[in-house]
Order: sequence, then structure tokens, then C-alpha cells
Amino acid sequence: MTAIHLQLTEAVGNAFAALSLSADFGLVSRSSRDGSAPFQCNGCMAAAKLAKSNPRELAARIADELKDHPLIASLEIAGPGFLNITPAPDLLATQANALAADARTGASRVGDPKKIVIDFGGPNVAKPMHVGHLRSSVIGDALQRLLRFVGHDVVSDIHLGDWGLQMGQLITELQIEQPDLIYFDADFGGPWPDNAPVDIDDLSRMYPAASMACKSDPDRMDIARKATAELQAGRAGYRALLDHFIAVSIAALKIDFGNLGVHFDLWKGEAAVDPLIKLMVEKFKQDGFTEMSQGALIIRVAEEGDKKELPPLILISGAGAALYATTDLATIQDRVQNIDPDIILYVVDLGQASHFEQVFRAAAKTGLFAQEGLEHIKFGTVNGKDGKRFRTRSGGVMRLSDLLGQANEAAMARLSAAGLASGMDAEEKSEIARMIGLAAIKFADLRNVRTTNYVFDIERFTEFEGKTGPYLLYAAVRMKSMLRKAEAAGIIASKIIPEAGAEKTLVLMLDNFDHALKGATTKRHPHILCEHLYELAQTFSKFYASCPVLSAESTQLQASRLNLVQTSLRQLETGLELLGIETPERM
RNA sequence: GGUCCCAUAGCUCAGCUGGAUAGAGCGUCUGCCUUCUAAGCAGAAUGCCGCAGGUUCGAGUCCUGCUGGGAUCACCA
Repeated sequence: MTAIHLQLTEAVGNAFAALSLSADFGLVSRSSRDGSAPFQCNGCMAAAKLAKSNPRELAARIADELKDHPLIASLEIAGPGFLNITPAPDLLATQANALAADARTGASRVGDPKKIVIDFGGPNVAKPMHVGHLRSSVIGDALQRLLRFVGHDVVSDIHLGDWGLQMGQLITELQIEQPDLIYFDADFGGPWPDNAPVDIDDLSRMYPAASMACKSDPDRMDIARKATAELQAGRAGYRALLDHFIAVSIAALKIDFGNLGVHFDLWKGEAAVDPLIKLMVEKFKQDGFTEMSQGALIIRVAEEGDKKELPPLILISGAGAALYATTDLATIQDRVQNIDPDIILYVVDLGQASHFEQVFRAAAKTGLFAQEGLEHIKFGTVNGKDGKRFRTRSGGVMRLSDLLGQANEAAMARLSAAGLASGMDAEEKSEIARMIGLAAIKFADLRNVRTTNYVFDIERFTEFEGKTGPYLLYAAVRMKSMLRKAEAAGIIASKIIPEAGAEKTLVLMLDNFDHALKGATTKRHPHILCEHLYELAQTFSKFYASCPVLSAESTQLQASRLNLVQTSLRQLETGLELLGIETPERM
């Protein structure tokens, strides 16, 4: 099926073409004004400018072309040359029933599916998850769901941070705490113990300690650097320790991400591509892409015509270690070999824009991957209420589980205060509170344009009024409740006949789903879908308030409205699912 | 200092290829629960779209300069 605005675009485009003008001028969109016709076309002004003619005259000629068009009930010319278009009444009805009959409620699939790797989450081993990871996870998860839904072949990868200096820091921290462990015996060759010498609590305590110690003590930092280089050179005891660290971290992360409802196809990390690095670097050397500079092996990525001076990418540090950019390049190679994607998306904060610029250019220069296929899906920094960048303070670590717990509590309190979940047993109530809390957090995050900075404010996360996740859930739950009652009353949904204003508006809103999905997926901007779902819920609430369903005056009207409710619910639930938000049966 | 991003209602934010009277939510004010869940609905007030120029029939949107805030500028990730 094709959305009404696209059908109209074709019709108006043909009218332009009939006058030997580009059909592109025929673009029809939702009207920007209330009270006038629901659709408008602004192409006459642009076309007239190009043809050096009068826009109103052109508009009149277009209107003449479309005079008896079956899709168009009326067409008015306004202002300098706007076309205000009212679609034929039966078009609205036809569309309503097509949406109702479509399992995807109007959502189309892309014509050219791509294989897309999406790299997000990116938590570090031992380093606790903070709000930045939450943002990457929530946005990345929404994008993977969206891109899959419109037909792309998507592979998601958590891309664990498990290979850098932090590992050397951790290893040396453990050595200071427990110097007698067998892992530190350079002469011992294995086999290594099966059980990890540390648990997740040890790791989350040790990392900040090690990090601080290295910051204040250059000697301590040198030891950590050396350990990092040794680890990467293949020291068996260190590698065995690293494997323990990774396993312990992944076990904990799986619980965290499970609670968030975020899924990854791959749980690979930087360490996984270590075996590729040596050969890759060798090849880069042979092909003449590298050079030595100040003791480090680099790839120059600056290009002529650059406005900014882009520093070279450092492949191997002076201490002989692979760095962030090195593993990123090796990861691209790994993905090409194992997945062969068309596109790789990196959902990472915008502070790393120049890092990705370097990596993308190096990848293109060395022939690893075409630059057009590499996209940095950047998002704003997470700020505190003071507007400054949110940083984990030395003691106060922001744990994901704490955040979810707070949202959960707020949801529970709100349920009780509103008397909404009365009559439910404790188990159901807490399950509902969990869904509401998660919806609050995810929607609060996703509804912002991802590139702007984001104020982390727990109050705002758990606000349940207005443009929020819980409002959307509430709308969905009211629909579900109505459907249950209709079923009990034996009312069967049937042909939709949009009559009342609220009904027509609702149909038009439902018909806009596909447009929102296209915007959200092609721009990688989930907030466009958020906006649509909020408008849908709002439009439905107006319909709900003004159009009784179960007590409508005729069976025909009951059946028509019930069908509208069913279709609205299906679209709302589909959309929420694409955002990673679950809908309860009642609340 | 160089480069990039941001600046819209008291607060948090939308604003799609440049289009008509710049929109939501929160907060404030007024109504609406014996009727499908009031976390809702109906209505009201609220703006030198940071400042100054430019491009044009038309600029919140594009260009230049300025102010203010943020990010980043080779061996952390």
C-alpha cells in the first residue's frame, strides 16, 4: 500500500510533468496549518522561480491539470502559490481499511536491503556502565530494530572495550593486591586455573583504583603501559587473566543488558581481533601506507583541502602497543571477512568524531572499506543538571542497575498514587512498574535529536505526564482495555467509515507512519518515530474523548470505530517495540 | 589559538527539499470523571528563533562576521 501523501505526490508530480516541469516539484506533505486542507504542495513557487514565471499562474495551471483527478476532492490556491489539497472522501476510507488490513499498518520495506553492522553499547571490561553507555545502548538498539523492520540485514555487535591500557592497569593492580598468583609467574606455561581470581565487584573496585593511581603516579603508569605491551605481545599469564576478566564482565553485562531489553548478535571485543593486527599492520607497511614518526608507526590521513588539521592515525605506539584506532581497523577487517557488510554504523558519542574521521579515512586509504559505508552515528554528551559533562566521580559510580531501580521505584510510587494498579497482585504490579520505568527512561532519551547534548536528570526520566513513555503506554493500555470489553460484548470490528473529524484525523495520522519510519531509518534518527508515536497517541486520545466506541449509536459505527482502535493499537505497539519499549496489558 | 557542534516560550525540547499566523511537553490559569482507565480531554496566557549583516518574492532553516557555551587538537578508550 502507498500512503496518501505519496499517491498525491504522484498525481501532482504528473501535473508538473505535463507542463514540462520536473515532477519533483509535486512533493505533497502534511499541511503545516490547522483548519485548512490536510495536504499541501509548495512546489509552484520553486518551479516558477526556476522557469521565471508567476507562481500563482503556475499554480492555476497545475490546478487545472488536476481538476477532475479522482484522488482529489478539492484543490485551493493560497498565498503566493501554495496548493492546499483535500483528498477524495473515499480515498480516506479506502486507506483506512487498507491500513487496518495490513499487518504492518502501512510500513513499507526498503527496495534495496543492505547488510548493516551496527556497533553500539561498547562497555569496557571492569569499567562500570555509565549514562553514556546507556545512551549508546538505547539509541543503538532502537536503530537495529528499525533497520531490521524496514528490511535490512542487521548484525549488532557490542564491541567490548577489552584490549587497551586499562587491561594493563587492571593486571598490575591485581599484581599489587595478590602478587603470588600463578598468572604473574613468567616461567609458568599453564594450564591456568578455571576459576577467575576476581569477581565483578573486585573488578569494579580495582579499575577506578588503578586508574587513579596511574594518573597521579607516572611510574605506576609506566608499569601499566609495559604490562599492556606484554599482554599484547602474548604473555600467557596475562592473556589468561584477560580471559577471566572478559568472562566475568560479560556475565555481568548480560544481566544488565537483559534488564534493559537490549540484545546483541555478537559479543565480540577488541581482544578478539588481536590475532589480525600483526598481519594487517605488516600489509599496511608493505603497501606503503605507514611511516615512523616520533617513535610511533602512523598512517597519515590528512587530505588536501582539509580545513582542519587532522592528526595522523597512530597504529603502533612508541611502547609497541596497538591502540584504539588499530583495533578499530582490525575490527573492520574482521567484519569484512566474516560478515561482508555494505554499511557499518558506530553509535558512539560525538566527542570521538575525529577518531572516527581518522579511522574511516585510513580504512578508505588502505582499501579496507569504502568511506561512504562507514557512519559515525554520533550522539550528544551526557550532561549533569549543571550543564557540564556528566562524569563518574571517583567514588560515586553510576550503575545501570541503580538507574533502573530508581525509575522502577518512581513508577511504583506513581502507580500507587494514581490508584491505577489496584486489585493486582504484587507480582503483576512490580512487573508493570518495571515496564513503565524502562519506557520512561528509553523514551526520555530517544525523543531528543540524538546529536544534541543531553541533560541527565533522574527527575525528568521519571516524569510520567505529557510527552513521555508512560503516556504512550497509557494510551496503548486504554486501547487494550477497550478491545477486551468489546470482545466480551461481542462487538466485531468491521469496515472503517471515517465520518467524525477526530476519526479522519486519526486515519491521516495512522497513514503517516511510513513517512516517519523512512525519516527515522534513513537519517538514523529514532526521535522522528518518537514524535509520530506521540502524535498518534495524542490523536487517539482526542478520538477516545469525542468518539464513544462501545456505546456508539449503531452497530456499524461500533464496528468501524473498534477497527480504528485495533489498528491504532497495532501501530502504536509496533512503533514502541521498534523503540525497545514493551507494552503491558493493563496499568 | 585551529577545527567541529550548539544557542527557539520561565524550564525541557520539536521544527522534514528555504514557505503561509514558529509548534509540543512541563509549569501557570479555567472547565470536564453516576458513561470505553482523568498518567486523560477541551480552552487561555506565554517568543527581538543569541547579535549584526547578506542571498531572495520569502530565512528559525542557506552564507559571512560577532558574542556566549560545549567538544576536540598524535602515542587513554
